[in-house]
Amino acid sequence: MPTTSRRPSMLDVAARAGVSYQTVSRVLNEPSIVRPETRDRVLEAIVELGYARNRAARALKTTRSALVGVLSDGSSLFGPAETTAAIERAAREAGYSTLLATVAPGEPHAQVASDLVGSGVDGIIVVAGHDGMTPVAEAAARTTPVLSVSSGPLDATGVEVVGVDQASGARAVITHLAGQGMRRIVHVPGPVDWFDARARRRGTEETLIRIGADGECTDPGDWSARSGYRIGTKLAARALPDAIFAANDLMAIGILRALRERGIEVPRDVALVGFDDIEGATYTTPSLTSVAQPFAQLGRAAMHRLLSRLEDGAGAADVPGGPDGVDGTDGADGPDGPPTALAPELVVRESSLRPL
Amino acid sequence: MPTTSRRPSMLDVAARAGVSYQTVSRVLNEPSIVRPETRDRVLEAIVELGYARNRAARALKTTRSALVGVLSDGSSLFGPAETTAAIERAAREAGYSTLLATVAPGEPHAQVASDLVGSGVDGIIVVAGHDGMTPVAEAAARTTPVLSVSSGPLDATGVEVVGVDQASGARAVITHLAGQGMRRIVHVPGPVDWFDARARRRGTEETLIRIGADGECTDPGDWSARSGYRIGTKLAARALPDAIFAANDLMAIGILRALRERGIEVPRDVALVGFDDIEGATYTTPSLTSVAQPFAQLGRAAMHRLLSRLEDGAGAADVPGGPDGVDGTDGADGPDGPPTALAPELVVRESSLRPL
DNA sequence: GCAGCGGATGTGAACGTTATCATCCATGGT
DNA sequence: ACCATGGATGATAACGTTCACATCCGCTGC
Repeated sequence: MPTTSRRPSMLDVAARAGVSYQTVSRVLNEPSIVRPETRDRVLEAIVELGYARNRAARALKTTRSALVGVLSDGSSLFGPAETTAAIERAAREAGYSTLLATVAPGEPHAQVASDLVGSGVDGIIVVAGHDGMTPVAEAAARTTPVLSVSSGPLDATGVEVVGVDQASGARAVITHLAGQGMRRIVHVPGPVDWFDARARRRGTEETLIRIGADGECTDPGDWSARSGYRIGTKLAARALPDAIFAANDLMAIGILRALRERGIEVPRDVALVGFDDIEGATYTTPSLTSVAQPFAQLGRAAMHRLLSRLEDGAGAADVPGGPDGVDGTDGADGPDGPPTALAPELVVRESSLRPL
Repeated sequence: MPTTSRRPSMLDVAARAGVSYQTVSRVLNEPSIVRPETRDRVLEAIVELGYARNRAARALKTTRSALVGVLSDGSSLFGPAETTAAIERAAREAGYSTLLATVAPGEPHAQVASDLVGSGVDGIIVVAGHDGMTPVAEAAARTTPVLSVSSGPLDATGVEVVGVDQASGARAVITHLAGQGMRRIVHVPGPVDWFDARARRRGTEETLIRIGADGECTDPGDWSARSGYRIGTKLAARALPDAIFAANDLMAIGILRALRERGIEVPRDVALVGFDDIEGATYTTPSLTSVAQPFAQLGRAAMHRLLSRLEDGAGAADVPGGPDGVDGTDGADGPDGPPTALAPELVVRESSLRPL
């Protein structure tokens, strides 16, 4: 037994089953049109030989690689990681494999992206939504269907977007705080070049104005707990607001620490809210009010949107929005329709509850 | 101008440069043997046409896909996410692309893995090290080089392992605690079917015995903060030990919360140590002593080991260990040599410092 | 009983690349 | 002046699959 020979091909299977290689192909692609008897014989041969279709040959012939690229920044941020996992799962269920491409902070995005299209992926999902990605996504979109997971204005550039409605999450937070009579609210925004950060800030400011509360923003943080700590230290040195709304949980945790070090108690002296609802948020002291994002659902929705575009055979920059300006029904993965936006959910915990 | 024609092939480039397609191939594969003048002409044509090699055709002809698979559990745990990103980067630098395959908790691992080998990857790196992966990795290893990132006994099965020396991390923790005179130490282990969890537990128990301290283990947690909280609640109801060593930071955070709810102060009443050094650990109150793992380095090292095996052309289960039982010099990515183990680093913070 | 039909299967070509061999030309030694 | 040498390039075949078409069979229906 030639133990380490090459992998079996269709011909090997065909020979064993006593048919032609074409019949094997048919069993795999259109089982219905082959006689059950023959089909079983072929299937049997397939398992006996441990045959698996050669992806390369298939891709070469069909000009479709069954590969989708995920372009993500290398960060291990909770959201992107979760989303990526969901994308991969949805892709696999649809018969696609996921090619990963991370772009490190300093790295030239463009190079990574062009490597990706050069790999012959059928489509690309951009997971990290910040400005640096925009030109890259646009460029890629000229040759390959590109979809962005975020709340960005990428759509203005012909790149379709699936995202969580960040502004609505921010609105829920402010409404919740104001509902307890808090008026002076400080927002700690995320990096200015991130779409989600801008959307959260915008939602916050708009709501503050609408309800006539007294809002303000600090310097932007960089999503890290460290930056939250730094900003929290500054906040502690000034007159305290009623509430602090951090653009993500990690920064909120940093802020919490900084406040406590100065003897400021949450929520006794000031309310605190985060965003993302990371696992640890439930177990900080006090537990952290936050906004849960349906990352898994988001990944699935993004993948399904992309796939439906691939099925349509819509090649490259086939502007997706179309003329019908109806707003998307927030539903999970509607087969069709304009801007998909998922709804986040406010999770109220101790940190934002005014003590009796 | 037929705007959306197909992607240019070597023939198009060749035609434009006035050479044969073979010369184009040579320019790409062995630039040295083609006359500089011709080469420049070809390169020029390449950029003008925006030509990129067809990965499928290349893979078909060479029987090497330039793809490595990363088999990971779908969790967004900090370690795996970080490691995966590092693997991808190292892969890309070496001209490989990374195929992602996550396996959800309940999902049949075997199916996912066989999909992966079926995709024609040149090698596989298994990132989630728990028992469920063992048979899968073994099976995959029969056809494809497989490398495991973990501290598992997978090596006993012909699968090479690159990992962080978990036991040494545990040893550092116990030594640190004992160094402050703490004798009664409770370990909260991770899931029994995870290699890293077992290794941390083993390192803990061995060290406890060696130094003659009074150790004990609780029920195992499942890495989650919730499980830490549950176990912490039980611990708080009993006579308090001198220190608690949780198998990861998230569980430590859950424990911290449970203790505080019962009026138990860390480190005043009991010391607490975690593992992984996640970002939030610095900003809890008290800040959490932990063990930092060089995940990025780990990912790089793993990829480099795998690549060196691929270069050697060592097909499938080519038992890597070899006869020379010398212990690996912990160095980052030694080109050769037995079990690679990286050293973790103890990071002492407030939670484990005995108050004066 | 044979034309015509449709379901099942086989045959040839092509996808874009690389491996192998063949060809061409200029060079240098005798 | 000729053959050997070698560097540069071209031509041919093959990788494993799918698409389009050709073939074969047992039918129905006149």
